[in-house]
This record gives sequence, structure tokens and C-alpha cells, in this order.
Amino acid sequence: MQINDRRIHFLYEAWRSGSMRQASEILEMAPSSISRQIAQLEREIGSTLIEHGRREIVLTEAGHAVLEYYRNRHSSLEMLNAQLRDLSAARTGHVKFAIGEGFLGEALYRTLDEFMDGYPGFTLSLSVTDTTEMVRLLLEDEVHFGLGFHPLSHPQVVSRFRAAVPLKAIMHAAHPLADRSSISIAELCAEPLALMGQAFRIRQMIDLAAADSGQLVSPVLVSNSIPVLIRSACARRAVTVLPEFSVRSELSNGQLVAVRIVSSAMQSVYVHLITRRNRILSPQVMALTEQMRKRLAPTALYAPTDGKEPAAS
Amino acid sequence: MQINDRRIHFLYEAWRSGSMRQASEILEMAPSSISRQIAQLEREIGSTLIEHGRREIVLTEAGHAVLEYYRNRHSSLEMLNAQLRDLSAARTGHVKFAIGEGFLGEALYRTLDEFMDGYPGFTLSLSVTDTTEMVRLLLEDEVHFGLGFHPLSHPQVVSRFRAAVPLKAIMHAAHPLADRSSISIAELCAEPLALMGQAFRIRQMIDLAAADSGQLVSPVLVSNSIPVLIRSACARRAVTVLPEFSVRSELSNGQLVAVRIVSSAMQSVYVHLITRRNRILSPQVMALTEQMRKRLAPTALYAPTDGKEPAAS
DNA sequence: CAAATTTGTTGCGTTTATTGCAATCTAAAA
DNA sequence: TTTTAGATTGCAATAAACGCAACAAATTTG
Repeated sequence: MQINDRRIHFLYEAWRSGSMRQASEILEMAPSSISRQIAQLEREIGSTLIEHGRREIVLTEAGHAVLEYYRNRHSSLEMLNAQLRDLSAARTGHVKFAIGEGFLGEALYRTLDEFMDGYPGFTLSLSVTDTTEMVRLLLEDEVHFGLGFHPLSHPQVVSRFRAAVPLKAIMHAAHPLADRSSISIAELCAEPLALMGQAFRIRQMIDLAAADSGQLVSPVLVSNSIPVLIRSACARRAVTVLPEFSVRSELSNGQLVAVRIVSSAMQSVYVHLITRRNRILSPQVMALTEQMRKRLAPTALYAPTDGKEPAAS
Repeated sequence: MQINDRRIHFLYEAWRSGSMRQASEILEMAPSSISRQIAQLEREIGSTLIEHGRREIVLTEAGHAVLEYYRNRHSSLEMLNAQLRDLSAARTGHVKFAIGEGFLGEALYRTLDEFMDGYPGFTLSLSVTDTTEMVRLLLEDEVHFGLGFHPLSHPQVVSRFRAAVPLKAIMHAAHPLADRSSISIAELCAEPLALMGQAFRIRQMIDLAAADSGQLVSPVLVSNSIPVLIRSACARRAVTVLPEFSVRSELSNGQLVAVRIVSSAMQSVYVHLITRRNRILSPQVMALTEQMRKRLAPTALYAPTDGKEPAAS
């Protein structure tokens, strides 16, 4: 059945004001239109709604039922309007994104706190994933954006910006190399290392840099968990290689130190914020990505608008 | 805000089928219309509902909110349809009517039982009122019809039919006059009488007939309750004057007898079923009035269609 | 009771909204 | 890149809604 709610509105006004003519003044229309629309509504519904041949508007039972429906619809509409107001005022919404394991840490938490303070009605979905999974999530629109190291190249995935996050040698403050301003790849490889598995981008970068120097990486501890690596450094059992922001709190309280590694490959490691191509992001999502950009590194660079170059691995 | 639900239907189909083109086939319309209607809807609502510049339909948060409203509306509409089906199948409804005091009795109860058996979904409102109140109820549409003796004349009240209900002398079966075929007004007035107050139509009719015969009515018992009058007759304390149907059960079990009163005024007493002028009655109400007509007297007459003559007092 | 008034309804021409077709543009796929 | 599938836009045709005026019918009023 095809029911036009606009016609019910006419019926409602006619009933509320008592006559079609009064309704016509309220609605600023000719009475004839109202009469016709109500007649049409009756044809659509298949039963009479008002007692015709009367001076005033008297509803039939069916008419009362229709108006009850109309009131239902009206309150539903009010709810919708409230929702839409909230949305356009950005009071509610949802942001979903994915990050690589390395980003769990104080910097991220502070960024999330900032965002949630700034947009109290917003909810967040955060997936901690590996790079392959991140690309899948992006392509299927299951996340708005992803944050990771040199993500896999994919024609449908582009980088919105990148930030240089040089990998550093992370070691205990009491480590013999801790007061050095920089160390070489060879010196690094001579130390007991705690690194991620070879499936991870960070590890792949390290292996690549080491291979360039003719060194072999043979870590004493391999883990896919960054906190495990950090703990091993804190316990003076190993040196690990991570970007500074992953261990920012340990650096600031003096427990660990980060030493520069003499290697162009280690310096030119970039974090990319990636999205699906042509993905339209709401202002709130944009705000979150901007906060992340600032937090990651004040020197973060915006990717070229075509977004192709930085996505190359 | 003016929202056209038909447009939301297009949005819904486009979202459900995945693209405007598929929706256009389902809806048997040109894709351009769908696009335009959705664009118009976005203008009406004031925010984008789908992510434009995409191959497939992807809703924004506002779009999801709109579709949630649409689903609400849909279920409301289903409820309305169910109600309307019930109404048009006459499965539910409401009948409200008023009767004069004299009609309470077995005949009425049986009529109501019949009606309620025939229309299980229907509810009844029965007001037992005096004539003045009955007219007020009719004029304000608080009852569909009324049943009473010679109701007050009113230009807006018409009689649908009338039934002759001669007033009879009601007396105990052992009363000296009980085996008479008829008695005169004078004989009646010589008996101890139990009658209604002078505000009631029945009493007024009796007084009028007595005055015509030069008699004075001086009842030993006056009550506005018919059962009280009946009881006084059963107790052999008085003779009362009522239509037969008011005492049908007492007549059939032989407790009381009804004796004809020799008086044209007493013979031409009519019960009228009255409604407001031009009141349109549903088939169910008509059925109830028809049942009442048959029950009151098989000889009941339909009032002239202009309905003016019988309403005269 | 009859005249006057108010109200709903209907015919007809006008205005507005909707639709379909074809062309154009664009994102996604090959 | 080229191809393909889908969204969008201009324009003419169509359908719906509208206003005006006349009419009919129901109440009110005198």
C-alpha cells in the first residue's frame, strides 16, 4: 500500500482545526486542495477517514487509526531530527581506524584522550593489526584510515601524510653504549638484540639495513609484542630497535635511552596515514588524523595529493 | 522540516540493492530520477546521506540515521495496516448508545449478547439516561444513537424508526383485574398506582391520558427506578403502567399480567431510535439498531426518511 | 420554518514536481 | 592506460498538485 504522509498531515490539520477551511488558512492552501488530498488518501487507504456530508471534521475509526500512526511518525521524525542535529553539529559519530603494533603507547593514548575530550559524543574503534590485515580493512571500508610503517603497496590505498620516525637503538640507561650519540649497524648487531618477527615491517627495515652493511641480524629475543621488547630492554637483557615514540615514557623517565643508528635506511623510515582511494572522511576523522600528525612528529609531511608516491613500499 | 518519505524509500532501495541503477530496475524508474530524488532529500534534510562520487552506495552517518527512521516508519505503517484491515473487516470497533431507564431488561440483554457474539472485537458503551441528557449526548456525538420514549423535539435529532409499545396496566397475577382483557383509565386511576416521576416521558403520557378522561393520577409510589415499580407490583402493593417488554420475564413466568388500557393515547406510545441528523452510522451500528428493532416489536415501523415527523413530542 | 451562513465538494485551467531519455562525467576494474 | 559500470545533468514530456469559482449540503439564525 502506498500511503502519502503529506496527505495525512492535511487530514491532521483539518481534524485539529476542526474544518478544512481553517486548515486551509493554516496551511496556506485552497480548501479544495485539502478536500481532494483527503479524498485521495481515502482512496489510497481504501476506507473513509472522515464522516462526509458534515459541516465539521469528524473522524471515523479508521481516521483515528491513521492519525495515531501519524503521531507515531511525528515522534520518530523528531528523534531523527535530533540525531541529524547532533550529527551536523558533530556531537555524535563514529571513527574507526587501524594501527600497527608499534603505535600502542603514551603518544597514542594521549591523542585518543584529546580527541574524545574534543568530541564527547564520538565512539572509537581501534584495530591493532599487521599490514596485510590493515589493507583489507581499508579496502572493505571497515576502518576510516590506518597508521603503519611503509604499508604494502596497493592501487586502492593511498597515503594522506607521512612522518619520519627514525628507528633508534633502544637500550637501558646504564648500558655501555647509552651515552653514545650514535652507533653503527655493526655495533648494533654485536649487541644482544630483541626484535620483532620477520613478518613485521620494522624488522624487515632492520634486516635490510643490516644486509646493506654486510651484517647478519641474530636477535636473542623475537617477539611480535612491542611491550615484550621494551621490557627486555628495561631488564638490561637486550637492545631493541624502535621509533622513539614507542618508548616515549621510558625515555622521559630516564629508564631507557634512544641512540641514533648510523644508517640512511634507519633514518628514512616513515609512518604513513593511509586510506582507501577517494575515501571521503568526515571533519571529525580529519581532526583525528591531524592530531595524530602533530603528535607523531611536528615535521610530518603531507603526502602529494595524488597519494601514489608514498604508498610505494 | 519537510521530509518526503517517498524519497527515503528510494534511498532505502538504492542502499539495499547496492546501487541506484539496480534500485531503478526494482522501482521501475529511470536511474536519473532516483539520483535526483536522493539529491532532493539531501537538500531537504540539510546534510549528505550517501558518499557521492562512489560506484556503490555507501551511507553517511546521517544516511544511516534516516534509514533507521524509515524502518521505524515502516513498522508503524504495518501496524496501521493491520488496524485498518481489522476495521474494514469489522473485526474491531466501538458502538456507544444511550437508552431510557425503561429498556433495562432481558430483551436488551439478549440483544446485546447477540451483538457481542456477532462482533467479537467490538466494544459497547451503554448510557442509561433521561431524555434531556440523551439529546445532549446525541448532539455532541458522544453516542451513536439513543432509544427512548417520545424524545424531546430537537431540530438536530431525528428518529430512525419507531415501534408501538402500548402502555399497559401491570399487576400481580392474582389481582382482581388481572383476568380482564382491558380496563379503562378511570378503573386504572382507582387502583393504587406505582409510577415514575413527572420528569419522565412515560409518566407524562399517563398524566396526559388521565387528564383527557377527567381523571387525576395520584400514585401511592413514585420512583425513578423501573425495578422499584415492578417490585411493588410483584408484591401486590400497587398497579404500575409500563410497556410489556419492561416486564417480559415477569409476564412469561406468570408472576405479573399486562392488561390493555382503553385509551388511544396509551396505544399510540412509541419507542424511537433516535440519532443526530445526518449522522452516518457504520454497518455494525446499523446491525445493532436492526437487532433492537426486531427485538422491540416485529411491527416496528421505519420512520419517514426525512425523520421529522416522529421526533415531534 | 425560511433565510443566511458556513462548509465540503467538483470542474477547469494553471503551476509545480516528477519522470525518462540521452549525454556527460567519474570511480573502479581489467 | 583502456574499459566498464554507475552517478549526474540538461531538456522535453508527463503527472500531480494547486487555486479559482461555482455548487451543494448542513447548521445556525431570525
